[in-house]
Amino acid sequence: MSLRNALLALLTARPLTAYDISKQFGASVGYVWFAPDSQIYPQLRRMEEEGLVEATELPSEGRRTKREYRITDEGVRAFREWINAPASHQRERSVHHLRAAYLEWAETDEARRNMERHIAFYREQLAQWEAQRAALLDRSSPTLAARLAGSPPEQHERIVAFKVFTYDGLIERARSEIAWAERGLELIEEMAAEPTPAPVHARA
Amino acid sequence: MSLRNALLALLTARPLTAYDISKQFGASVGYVWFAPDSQIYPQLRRMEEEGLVEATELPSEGRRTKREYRITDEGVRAFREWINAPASHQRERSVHHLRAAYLEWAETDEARRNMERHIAFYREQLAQWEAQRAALLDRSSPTLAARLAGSPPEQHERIVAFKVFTYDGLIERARSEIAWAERGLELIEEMAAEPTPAPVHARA
DNA sequence: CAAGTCATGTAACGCGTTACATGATTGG
DNA sequence: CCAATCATGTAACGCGTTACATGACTTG
Repeated sequence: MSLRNALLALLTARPLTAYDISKQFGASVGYVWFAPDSQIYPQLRRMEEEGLVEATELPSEGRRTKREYRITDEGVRAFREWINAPASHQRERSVHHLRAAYLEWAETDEARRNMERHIAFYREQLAQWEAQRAALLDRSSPTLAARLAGSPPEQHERIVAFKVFTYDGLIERARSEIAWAERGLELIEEMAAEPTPAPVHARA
Repeated sequence: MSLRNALLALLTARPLTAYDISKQFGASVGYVWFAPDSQIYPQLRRMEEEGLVEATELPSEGRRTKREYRITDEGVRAFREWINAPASHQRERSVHHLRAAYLEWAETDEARRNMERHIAFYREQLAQWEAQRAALLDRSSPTLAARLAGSPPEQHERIVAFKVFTYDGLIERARSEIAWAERGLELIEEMAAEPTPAPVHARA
């Protein structure tokens, strides 16, 4: 359900082709909600059938024709409905924490490598989120520019403020994941030993 | 793939029926990896076919027969393999951050209510994670007791340490979600205004 | 002339969610 | 006697992941 809203969100800024969108999912919005091509193309088709978006074929001789998607009034309505709907919270489901809880079963080397992977991943994310935040503040993001161009100037501050706030949250999350995994590395060293043996009750 | 490992993890402590497991998923492990009954029962059956677990029918006159699941050596192997395998990190996909990024589209009231929901949810999670952490430290968790009973005493410290570390991460996460949403509430008040109008490019 | 990027997908599969089904026993 | 708890599931549906397919044009 959220891919749909991520797509609508993007299209509220300006009309785009599925290809453009999929590039954006590889960057900007993709840093908040990622989706691969294989989800984007069919989802846009379905949204077209539902009347949330409209496509215009832009023929360009030789090349395959592009389809430019534009949000409809109904799409805007649906998007607004989603944003105002009560947010539902799912119960926790974190693979990394699950793994961490049973680290006594791991080889010290592999445990260390996995913590390092965790740190590397979030350092990467952190860099991108910080770059994105900076691009919002100095208005160098093209999506933001298009969005601001299509909305009244008295709204500009709010629009930017909420996006910066979003990235602030993600940046904080990245930092705390990094700090956590660094403590994890220390703990692994402290506890370095053979992994636990199989429990007595296991059966061959 | 992780439900399977969460189940194996639980069964390394002691044999359990699907019903017991599903209770645990509503509490202890469920605070790290949640799953409903409708996933647990069929998954255990599949794992039985794969030879990762073995079931013993415990007939009790009158009542429906319980099936007690016990991890097999192959199950232990599979679990160890998972814990040592390189952790794969998915790209970000956070509904709440997605929503936050487009809060200029929301009604102030609804935006506020959703932030309050976010805070309430994580306060609840925080309380449970803190309780869980305390239960580990004072050894009052029954699953932990069973696990420690089935493993050599020199391992006990490690076993507890990794679990405490896990909950520390979750507790930190909950705190930062709460702090973020509290800043969100302030921002919503500061920015209180009519939601943005529909963009000029939308089509009826 | 090869690699990359433009442009659009399909197909298969597993995971997760929600709702529903069934029936016995135990406790207030 | 009614609600909760014990005990086990099925069915339908949508979301997400991975891998693959196709073909033209552009840049080094």
